[in-house]
Amino acid sequence: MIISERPGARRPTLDDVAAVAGVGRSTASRVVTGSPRVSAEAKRAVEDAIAVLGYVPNAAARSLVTRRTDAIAFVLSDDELMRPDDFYFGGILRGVSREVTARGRQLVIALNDDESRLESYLARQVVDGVLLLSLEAGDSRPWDMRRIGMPMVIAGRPDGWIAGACVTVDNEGGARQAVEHLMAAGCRRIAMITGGMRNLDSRARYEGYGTALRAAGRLVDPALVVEGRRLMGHGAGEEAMAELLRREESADFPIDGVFAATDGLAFDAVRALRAAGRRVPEDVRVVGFDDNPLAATFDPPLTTIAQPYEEIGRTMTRMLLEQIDSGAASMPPVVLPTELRRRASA
Amino acid sequence: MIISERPGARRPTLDDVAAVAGVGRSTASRVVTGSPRVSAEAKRAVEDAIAVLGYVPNAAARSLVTRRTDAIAFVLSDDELMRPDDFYFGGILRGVSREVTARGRQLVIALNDDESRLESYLARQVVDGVLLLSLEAGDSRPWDMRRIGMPMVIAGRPDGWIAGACVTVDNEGGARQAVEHLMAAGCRRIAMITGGMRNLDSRARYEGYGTALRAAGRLVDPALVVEGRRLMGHGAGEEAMAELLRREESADFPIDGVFAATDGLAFDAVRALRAAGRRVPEDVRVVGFDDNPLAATFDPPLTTIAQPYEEIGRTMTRMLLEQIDSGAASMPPVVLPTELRRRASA
DNA sequence: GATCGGTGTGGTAGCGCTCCCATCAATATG
DNA sequence: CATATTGATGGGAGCGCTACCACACCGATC
Repeated sequence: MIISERPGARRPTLDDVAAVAGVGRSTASRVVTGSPRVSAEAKRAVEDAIAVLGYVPNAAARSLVTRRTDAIAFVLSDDELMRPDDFYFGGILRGVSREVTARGRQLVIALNDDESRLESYLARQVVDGVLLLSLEAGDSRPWDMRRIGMPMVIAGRPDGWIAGACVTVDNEGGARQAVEHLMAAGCRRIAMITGGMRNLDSRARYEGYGTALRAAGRLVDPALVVEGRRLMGHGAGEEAMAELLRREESADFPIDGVFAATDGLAFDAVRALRAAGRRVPEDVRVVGFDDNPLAATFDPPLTTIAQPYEEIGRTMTRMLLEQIDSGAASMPPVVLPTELRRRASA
Repeated sequence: MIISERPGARRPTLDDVAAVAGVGRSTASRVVTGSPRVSAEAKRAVEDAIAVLGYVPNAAARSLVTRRTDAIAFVLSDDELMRPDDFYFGGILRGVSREVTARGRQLVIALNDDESRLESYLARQVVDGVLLLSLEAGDSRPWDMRRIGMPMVIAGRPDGWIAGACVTVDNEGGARQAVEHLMAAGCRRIAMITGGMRNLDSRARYEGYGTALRAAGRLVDPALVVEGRRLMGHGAGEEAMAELLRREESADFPIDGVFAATDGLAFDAVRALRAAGRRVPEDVRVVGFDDNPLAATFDPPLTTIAQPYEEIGRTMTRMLLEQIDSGAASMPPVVLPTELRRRASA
């Protein structure tokens, strides 16, 4: 593609293309938009003219009349962006990006530092739809989107959400796998560090922990469950693990297995365990959840439940575009499978 | 292609606002654009109407006539996004986002997986300017941008770049600080793991390493310098460190200090050192560069040269907006200072 | 009192594009 | 041969907005 901009050279418009091609503006437009009702001859002439002039359609003008932008937004909070330990959205973003590109749309990443700004941004009609991530219970964004009639797909399922497009992974099943793996390795006292319980994925993972234990005829010991709250700031999982170790002192058995609701928490847990003189996996086995990009190179490499990140992104995008194109108001939710990734930590 | 909307729920236009406020469209427009030539009375009426109708200006229509979009793009390659170990752009992005928001513009993050697509995307005039990151020698993007007349600011300085807005940190000075710190701690044999030598920041850091040694009356021993190439794939720094240790066997003195060109490489180096039975910092002191978000929680916490990430982002944004507003073709480069962050690894 | 500049205002002309519609030639049908 | 049918085409309208211009009105100046 060669676009040469001479000073003072106005960017070519469709009229210029039509003039050079010797056809009317409408015909030129048909070629650009891929309408079938054009003669092969005219089509060639227009395509040549486009190449010669380096014509690129003006997005604003097009979107003004079509009332579409052919762009979708991926909403990301400042907070999510700055948590490299739980850098899980990278893979999703890659999947989204690939799918969006393959379909000739544009991807806009909206940093959502301030909620009201997000809404007014979207109201300007700069995108056709929105991809939302990782909701906490009480997050109003899905309802806001629905209110302003903005097509949307959510990764995760909002609390109390009846109908609407969302893509989740089998959080409960994955958690069950993790705990079963620990039990199979011989762990007798398996603790859990949960994510913030306002987060729905976290809740499901906690459920899976309980399900697995009960299925094995064990009970959930409340003393073995601590919430690793992000709000606790730096090293949330370290705090949680330290708390578990404190509680352990007054118990009969030492903790020999830990299931952490995210890899970030698992990393913290391993650090805290080390600081307390425990070896991983010899003394305590640790399993995380996410298989985020840091897990494989962590010391020790972290055994974890992998989410199909890229597939999540692709699926979300497909669903959103379908929704936009068809005008469908609701879609059945999609649940993607997780997979145990065995590494050294358990 | 019909997006379902409630019948009659047409989004209000400026004409609607003007009608409700009892003024002409021009006056309404002046209020929206913040023109001073409006009476206080008319202004109030229009603002009330806007609030009542929930009016939000249509971005496409505005940009069609103003030939501006009030949006800028932050170009990120797929590759950069997926390297959480060297997750350095997060802070820059935050700085950019803050500054953009403060100035009432929009930020678009363009995933640049395919170069030609980037160019045609930008040619559609969806943004007023571009922020470019971390260039390698031979990267054509700055020249492409200049050719199509797209205002741009670059983090780092392209090879052979004469004039043009760029923001760099004092890579050489920072590297010097790092090496001086190691020398002050008593290190006698200081190795360096460089970044890819096509990367200009990496080259400057290597220069600083040499400068510091020479200033102390030492020489650069080629056997102590290895390039930790990203292309080598996973654990580039581990490979490099292993190579250094192999070379060490045939030398008189053991390596007791390592300066890595990025924190990601430093992490790898520590892992390789541990794998070889060396303790950090007791046997070998390690200093990184970047102070990326992982450095503080690494085991051991990494001593490193901090870049003022957020400030880089803010500065880039300010320069870009000034360029856009003023139409200035060139601007003097800005160099921001680095800072030694002493932690446990050295 | 006539002229001047400054100020608030509304109307009009597009920005570049797609869509609808009228046109026209070429073919198929009665 | 007249008429209906098809397909390709160009012209015009208009998407929602801002820039420009013309105008009415004001007080100040000569």
